[in-house]
Amino acid sequence: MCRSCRLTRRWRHNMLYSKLLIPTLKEDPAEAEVISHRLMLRAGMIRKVAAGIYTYLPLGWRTVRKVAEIVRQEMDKAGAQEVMLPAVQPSELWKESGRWDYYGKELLRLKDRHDREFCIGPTAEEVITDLVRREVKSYKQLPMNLYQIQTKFRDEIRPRFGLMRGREFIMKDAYSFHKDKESAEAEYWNMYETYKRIFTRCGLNFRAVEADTGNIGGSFSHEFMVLAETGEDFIASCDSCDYAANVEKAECRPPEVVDTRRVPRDMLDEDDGGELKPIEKVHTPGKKTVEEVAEFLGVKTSKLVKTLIYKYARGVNAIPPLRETPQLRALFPDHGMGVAVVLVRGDHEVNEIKLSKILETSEPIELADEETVRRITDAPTGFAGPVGLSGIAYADDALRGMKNFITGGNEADTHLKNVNTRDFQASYFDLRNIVSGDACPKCGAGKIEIFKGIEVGHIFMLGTKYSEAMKCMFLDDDGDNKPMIMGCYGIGVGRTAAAAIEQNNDKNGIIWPAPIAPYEVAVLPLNINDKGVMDAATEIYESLKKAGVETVLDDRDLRPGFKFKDADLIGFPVSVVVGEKNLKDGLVEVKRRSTGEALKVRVSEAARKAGEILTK
RNA sequence: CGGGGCGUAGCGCAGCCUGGUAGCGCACACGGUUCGGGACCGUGGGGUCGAAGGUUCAAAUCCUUUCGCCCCGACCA
Repeated sequence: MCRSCRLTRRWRHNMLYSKLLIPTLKEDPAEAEVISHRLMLRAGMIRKVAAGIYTYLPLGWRTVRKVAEIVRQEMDKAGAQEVMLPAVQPSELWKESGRWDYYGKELLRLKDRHDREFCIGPTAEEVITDLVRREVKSYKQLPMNLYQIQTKFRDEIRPRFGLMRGREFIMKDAYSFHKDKESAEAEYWNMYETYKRIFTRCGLNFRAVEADTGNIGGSFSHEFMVLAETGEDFIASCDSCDYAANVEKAECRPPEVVDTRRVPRDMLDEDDGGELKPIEKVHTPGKKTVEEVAEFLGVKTSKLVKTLIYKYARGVNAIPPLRETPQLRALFPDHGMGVAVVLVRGDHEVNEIKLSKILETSEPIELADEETVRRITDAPTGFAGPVGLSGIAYADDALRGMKNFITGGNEADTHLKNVNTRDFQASYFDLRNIVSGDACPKCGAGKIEIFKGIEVGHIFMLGTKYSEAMKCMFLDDDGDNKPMIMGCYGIGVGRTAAAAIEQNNDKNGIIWPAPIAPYEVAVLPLNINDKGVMDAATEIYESLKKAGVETVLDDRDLRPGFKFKDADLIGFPVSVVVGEKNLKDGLVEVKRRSTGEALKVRVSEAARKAGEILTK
């Protein structure tokens, strides 16, 4: 409870609105697009210094500190120890882990006066691993979980959305070290539960979802997603079991391949009748997209199969995707590039993360340019199809359940009807994004729903990736020297504050969950020149302060409307309105920001009532 | 990096096409009237027109270069 934490007492001195730096804006700043960014600027919480780099003003910083304090308390309670690692880190450590070369431009590099290379830490696996390998030698010292709350820097290609995606940002990062897998897994789930407590305490509506491990490496991971319309991530969630995963990661359940002879005719697609029909060429002048073709032929997009040509840097162990025809050799003489023909149902999307894993490439894959498509298919883009192409295509599992579908004809203005899997060579994989309505990959019975979310936390089981690369070893009880097993656990502190706003706002401004509101209560004397009003307001303000409630007294000589607008914009969970009219009857209003509901209570009751609303 | 757009007072914008006194609203200061949902009247202060170069008698305006920022995409613990 923040009302009782030590910080509160220190913050008590200056809570007169007229003395606080809260530069609210009446108009929307031109630079801000998303709600949290706009409201944080308007409420005077943050100001931009450069692209993706912000100053936190008093209100913004108080909220950040509150989130950080909740994180700190829960991490400590979970047995982790707080440390502070350097923001500027030497290149040697990054070279040791291999990430100096791998991390790319996102790593902000700099040189000191002696021309030595450094980076500004985007994360701290290297530094922490270096610390632990020096100081921890024995299994008796393990497990150990160390964390810090620090400013990080990632030179994002395109910073945007204010604190949601800055380049400089505040992150809590924790790293755990273990003697064996069991211990590491136990800590992983310990953190999983800790994160649930943290985001619950922040008053957020969130889901923990299975996630891709990204380039940090490791074996399994969960993301903590705040549910919000403006989220950049898509979450697949089962409506009957507890399965939830990032769409990037969610596996699709392969279709049941039905034996059409045993299925009643009316269960089958109207025009396939269970029979595999012969291929038929159709003229489709200028119809390139799935939607155009489907409309032109009067069928659903799910009757089509999209043929996508991808270019990628081939991994050393990868199987050649296409037979090495002379044509291909001519196209890619360096052998470093591969081309993959990918087939998915017309209404599905290729999941490029799944695809790159299958292709065993770490470089980004991309759709081939028009020229390459033309050379592979002998046709302009929009008319590619698998039939007649040399080599083996990568086909999505969903195709195995399809019959008599439509594909491109590898010829301008031509498509093929009644294509079947017998008509081309393909290997089948799960390589599409899961969609709403799909069967749940876990329980099979439920249906998948898709939600949007904001990633505020991510936990990883790292394994020995860093400990092996950096020789972070310990002596086990069997006398063997072994690499430690690691886990790492991040929380975007600023992003959590922004996500809270995305989830809790209305047309008037922010509606803070009380635990992370910059202040808990605003006392609004509507006319500071009326002695009765001011005395009552001061009395309420003093008793709230005495009770440890973080309260602002709006002592500005402004019209009531102004004070109401500011209070709503800033989002104080509770305001106490002291006006002449009600005061004649000895009453003031206690208003809850979230619902707008206002209770008239006696002056002497106001502080208690406000506190009561806060704890509810 | 590809595509689109914007830099004019603290904020939001007009002026630019068609070159000639730099303007509006909000904010700020002062005076007055107001005072329960961003009041009104009056007065006032504040601008290297992002920067550099060029064209011109004359450039916010036309040309070139450059920097910054925003949006879409690619990318992302």
